[in-house]
Amino acid sequence: MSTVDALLRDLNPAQRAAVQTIHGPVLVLAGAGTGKTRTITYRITYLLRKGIPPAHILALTFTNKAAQEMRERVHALSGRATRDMQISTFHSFGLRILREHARAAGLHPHFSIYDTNDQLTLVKKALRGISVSWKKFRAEEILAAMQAARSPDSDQLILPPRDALETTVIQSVWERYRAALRAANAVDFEDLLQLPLRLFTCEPRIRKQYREQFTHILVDEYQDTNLLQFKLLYELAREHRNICVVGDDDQSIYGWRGAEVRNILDFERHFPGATLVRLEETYRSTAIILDAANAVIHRNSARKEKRLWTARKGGLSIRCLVAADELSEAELVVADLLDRRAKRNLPYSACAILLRMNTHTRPFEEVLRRYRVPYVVVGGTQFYDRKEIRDFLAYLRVLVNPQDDEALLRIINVPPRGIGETTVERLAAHAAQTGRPLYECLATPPTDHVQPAAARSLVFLHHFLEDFRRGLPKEQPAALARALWNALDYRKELETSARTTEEITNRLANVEALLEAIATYERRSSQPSLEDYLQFITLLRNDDDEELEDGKVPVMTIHASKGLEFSCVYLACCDQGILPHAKSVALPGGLEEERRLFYVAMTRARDELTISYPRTRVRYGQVEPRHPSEFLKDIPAHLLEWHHNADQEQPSEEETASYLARLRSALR
DNA sequence: TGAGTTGAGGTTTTT
DNA sequence: CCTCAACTCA
Repeated sequence: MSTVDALLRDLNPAQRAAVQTIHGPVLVLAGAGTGKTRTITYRITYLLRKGIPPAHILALTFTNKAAQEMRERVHALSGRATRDMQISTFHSFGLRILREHARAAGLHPHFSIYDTNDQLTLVKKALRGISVSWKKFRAEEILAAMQAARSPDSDQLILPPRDALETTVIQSVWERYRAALRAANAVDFEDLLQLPLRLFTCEPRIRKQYREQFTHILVDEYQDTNLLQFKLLYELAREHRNICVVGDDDQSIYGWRGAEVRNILDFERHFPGATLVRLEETYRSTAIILDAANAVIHRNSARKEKRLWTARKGGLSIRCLVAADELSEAELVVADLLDRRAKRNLPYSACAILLRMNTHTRPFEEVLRRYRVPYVVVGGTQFYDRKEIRDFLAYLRVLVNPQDDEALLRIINVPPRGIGETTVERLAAHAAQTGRPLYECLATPPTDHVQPAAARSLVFLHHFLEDFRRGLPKEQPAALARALWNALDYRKELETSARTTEEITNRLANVEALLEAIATYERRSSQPSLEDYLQFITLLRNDDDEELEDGKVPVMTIHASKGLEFSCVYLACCDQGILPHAKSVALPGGLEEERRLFYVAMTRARDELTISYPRTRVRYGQVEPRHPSEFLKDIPAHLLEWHHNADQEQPSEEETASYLARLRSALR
């Protein structure tokens, strides 16, 4: 038997069809737990066995974690090095194209990538620049509106009709925002997709190059792609049409940030003659959990019909724990979790607590700590958002791209070197007037406007940075970064500004970790450079390896749980108004997306699903009665066991005390 | 430059 | 009510 046959024997008939149909467009509708990743990795391996050169394969994912996992699994299955295959996120792929054609895209090759933080700073500055009573306009809202209104094909905003003043403000912030990015030789995350798309549509030679290179395209989590991502794919695939997209419209939960469910619903219209494969056999959940989830999701209208089934018969009933209030809900859940864990001898990491909002973690953390249960809140404060890390990365950014004004402004007086606000303002005004980047103005400060002492500091800073810039071409990134760190008096600055010694040690350790990360990067990369590292690190913001450790109960939002599975799932805070969230329900299509969210949460569970909600909730200082989520009504009654434990359980003394205190303050 | 005050807002988040 | 950010004053 050939190796190809051996490969196919591992798959069920639907998966096999998805793997073997390598010519023409394929839409794989992959329900929760149906072996989606397996199918993709087998398909890539199959392509390789059929003689498709690795360099012709493009596999796109949404997150770095997914890309990494896919790469590892392809390597393990095929035995081939994945180096030559483009298995990456959409954004990394866009970055790669931009780096290969920076000039054509109007960028200097050492461009910076501005993250959300940098974007917000730019918007705030723009808001100050236009003299509206900017108290009325929050930067976050303006940024969100700009993001939502970006046209995929041009630099223009397509603003929905709204208040005239708002329109003017957003429009003018947008123009300033674009100008600032251009001046800084920087791009934002959207640009990483949009500029390549523009290259494809405006430069036939570039389009041809990539069309010929990537003859076989795979896309994971297709339901999460936005319009821009679709257009990019379409440009690449419209001729050879060897594109296979895998996704599940029922798990589309990112509509609020631009994901287009229509992309998956309309795939067969975009690519006529597409082969449709439905993966409906689930290997994850018990029949009971699956039946309940199916019953819920079937109430949605705009969806591709599918019915998941499993060979796993029966299973434990779904339970709904009704608690007196939020704290007792956490107590019920944690107590139950410990009980189930002990009975079934599960690791802590097999029992997850899923929540609608990040703010809901608090009572759970409190109780978990009290019971001394090891836990991890997935998606908390991120390493790269720490001040000392951002500061140091800003130094590196200035070295690599001296036009990066945002980075320079961040570190111009950090550690303090006598460059005050006024000096910075005058320098910025001078730069704006002469149309030069800030960095250049450091060397020749406007002496008539800036105090001599401050001017000397500016010149000194310029010398200091230039020294390191000169080292850039010859020195290795890690050594250069280390030398820079040692030369900065940041360490001393930390020692004076930090409150506790613990904080100092912690922050120093963070920077050490960063320097170590650069060294690791340098060892792994074939052609290490700081510019490469910085671009790479901006797209890799979270410490995936730190999360989901063994031996810790994962606590996370439902959004964060997508793609994961746990033996035992606690879906908490299922009261009407939270799930579905009142704010979402008000949006068009909002209730259906909330239902999908509920569906995603349910289908994370392999063996046991426990739902809970509090009968009262303290909101904005008021004790409010709560009602069960409307989604619970859609779970067939015979699959759901209600536990009104709250009534029988004697609340602890401190519980009663805190409840009474809250009641009192609410009545005041 | 940092602690204290004021005021608004209170959903989900990767790249 | 609590949190976070922005502003104020010493």
